[in-house]
Amino acid sequence: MVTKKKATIYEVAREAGVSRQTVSRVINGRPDVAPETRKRVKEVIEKLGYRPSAIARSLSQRRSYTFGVVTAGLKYIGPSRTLSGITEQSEELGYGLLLKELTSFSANNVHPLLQWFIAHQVDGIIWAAPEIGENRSWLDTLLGEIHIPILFLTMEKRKDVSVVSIDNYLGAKEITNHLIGLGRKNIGHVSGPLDWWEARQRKQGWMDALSEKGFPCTDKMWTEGNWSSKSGKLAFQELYEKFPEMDAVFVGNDQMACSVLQTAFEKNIRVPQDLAVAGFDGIAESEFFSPALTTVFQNQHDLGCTAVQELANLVENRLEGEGEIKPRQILLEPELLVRQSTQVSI
Amino acid sequence: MVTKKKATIYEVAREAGVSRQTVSRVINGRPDVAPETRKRVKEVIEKLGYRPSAIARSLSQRRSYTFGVVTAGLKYIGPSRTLSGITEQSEELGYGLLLKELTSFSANNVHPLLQWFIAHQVDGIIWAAPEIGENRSWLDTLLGEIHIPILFLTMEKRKDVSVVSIDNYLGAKEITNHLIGLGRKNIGHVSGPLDWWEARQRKQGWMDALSEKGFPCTDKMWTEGNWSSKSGKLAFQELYEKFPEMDAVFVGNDQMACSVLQTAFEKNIRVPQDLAVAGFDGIAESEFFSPALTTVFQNQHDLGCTAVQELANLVENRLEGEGEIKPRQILLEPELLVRQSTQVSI
DNA sequence: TTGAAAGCGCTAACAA
DNA sequence: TTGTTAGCGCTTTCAA
Repeated sequence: MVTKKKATIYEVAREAGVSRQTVSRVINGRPDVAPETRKRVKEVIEKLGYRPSAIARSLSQRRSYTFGVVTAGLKYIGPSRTLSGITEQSEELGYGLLLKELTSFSANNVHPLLQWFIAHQVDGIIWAAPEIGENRSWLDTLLGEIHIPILFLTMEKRKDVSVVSIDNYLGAKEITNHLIGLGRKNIGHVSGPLDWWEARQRKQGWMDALSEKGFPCTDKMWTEGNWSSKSGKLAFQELYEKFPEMDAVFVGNDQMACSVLQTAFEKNIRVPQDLAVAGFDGIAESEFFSPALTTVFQNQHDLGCTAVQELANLVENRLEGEGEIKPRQILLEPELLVRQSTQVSI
Repeated sequence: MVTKKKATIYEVAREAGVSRQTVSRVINGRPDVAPETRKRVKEVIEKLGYRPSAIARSLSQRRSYTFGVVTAGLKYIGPSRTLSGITEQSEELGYGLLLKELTSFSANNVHPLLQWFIAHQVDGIIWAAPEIGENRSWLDTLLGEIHIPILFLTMEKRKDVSVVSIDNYLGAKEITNHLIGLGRKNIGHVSGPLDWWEARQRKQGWMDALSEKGFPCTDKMWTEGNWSSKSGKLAFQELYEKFPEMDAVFVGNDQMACSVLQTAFEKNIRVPQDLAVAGFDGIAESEFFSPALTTVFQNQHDLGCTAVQELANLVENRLEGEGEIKPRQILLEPELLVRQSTQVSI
């Protein structure tokens, strides 16, 4: 039924001839209510169109069934895929989400943000913004202040906090080994911006794979981009000039690999015959580049789900007073997708 | 300072030797507090590390300075770009965001979702999920129940609600005219899924542009995809078979255009010489496809910003008791980006 | 199984 | 300029 003014628990109680407490028991599904009382209360609730106020409940219960989420770079597809996993799993577990997006990747605005979440009684916080430069330095000073479970995504693990990441290092190593396995001898790399942890991990994976097989790995064999297609194009052109014998290239992400393919196309470099090209991320379009791109798929949706799951565990253990729970570090494995940009169809 | 238990307004009041009301005035920056009282209270706040509870304030003020956002398809880049605009502008205006993502595009779960927002006292709601099939039918029945400002993104305008959209129809018409202007005579179309409003708008723009210039427009000249690259590939192949004289194609979005380019590449169809290809959306990578894709850029970030701005207006007008405000319908213009896939470089 | 009383932490309205 | 009173709508605790 439509009502002009929202009914409160008080109206329901009066209308049903019971105390507010009893109504509270009914809406929370407590067992200690007589069947017919329950039925009557439910009818009144229906009749008045009553909905409990989550705000009032949060205040009185001192928890909000809500997580705070910090993200960054939503205009890129990666963070959004993660966020999508977070929304899905939170919904599943019955948590709401308060969202904040960092406009800058630096760390200076962290404190007010945490305060804001705390002021809103969030049950836990998911830090889904990337680790860049010094933007984790606040952890050392502020961590003691946060008396709320907090979980970090995609950063270097440390013992004192819970972290869920995708194994960038492993993925990079595997794809480099794939290129080596194809018989390529001169494997270059276009890295992401090296102040990003993920970019460093990928570069390190490439380097270690080469070293382990006894290949040299020198500075003329790589250049640095900033994840964007445009930067990838420039970085590739520079790399191609200083490393002309290159017969394969591992590009730090698919966006940059996209423009590498374009450049190869323009320069009449045949892919994969003259140059094998591999990316990282596994964005949906990569399969439909010209030619289809070999890449490392990181399941960011799954990352988001896992994060929420883990955070919910932290929250619930804490409520059950299990004392301080040991932070866990979880590493998810990426998946190699071999396509035409490295291997002519079988 | 670090405190074990969070201080409340009560502790601050006692410590500062004033009433809670005075503390309240200080934290809300009210003018009617003596300078030294204010100073003393502020010091105590600092000393105790006091932070006001947003929850308690929401309860007592009956508003939360929070918007509810309904999104869908975050794993695609479009919705995320919009969300990014929403987060940015909300932050700017001092509103927080409660986020919900629809897992299905259908309408059956709308009611609980609205209730959830209302239970959380949101000041307004932004409906940023696409209009598909009958998933706006709830509007007719539920709109009367919602006593909260609500704003819709990207849907057919209607007089009784506020809507902000990008003019898909105009964009499609412009790009088709661009193709006509190049002298192409047989312009096909790969549409998005036609239960989507946006897909219908784009198709209609294409049809009308053709008609207005006296070109025929028949069923053999178009096929339907579902936005994904994969579907675009299939739809294009089908189209190419039934409409072999096609010398230009307007593809419903960039993802599908991406695979159209791949297919052309594989079939040795020269783009743009044999076939001009145009997309829609203006995703970042489109400039780096092979060849660079002509497309219609829709500024979804801006769309999100505008939406928040407009919603904030609705909310504030309402609080100032301006009576019922007339819903507005805002249409943003997209931008044509001409690149190599339709026009050899100048 | 039910209810009364006392809060959760803050603010609106009024009074001084 | 400041304080008092009475809520906001719900839950916890304890008693019946």
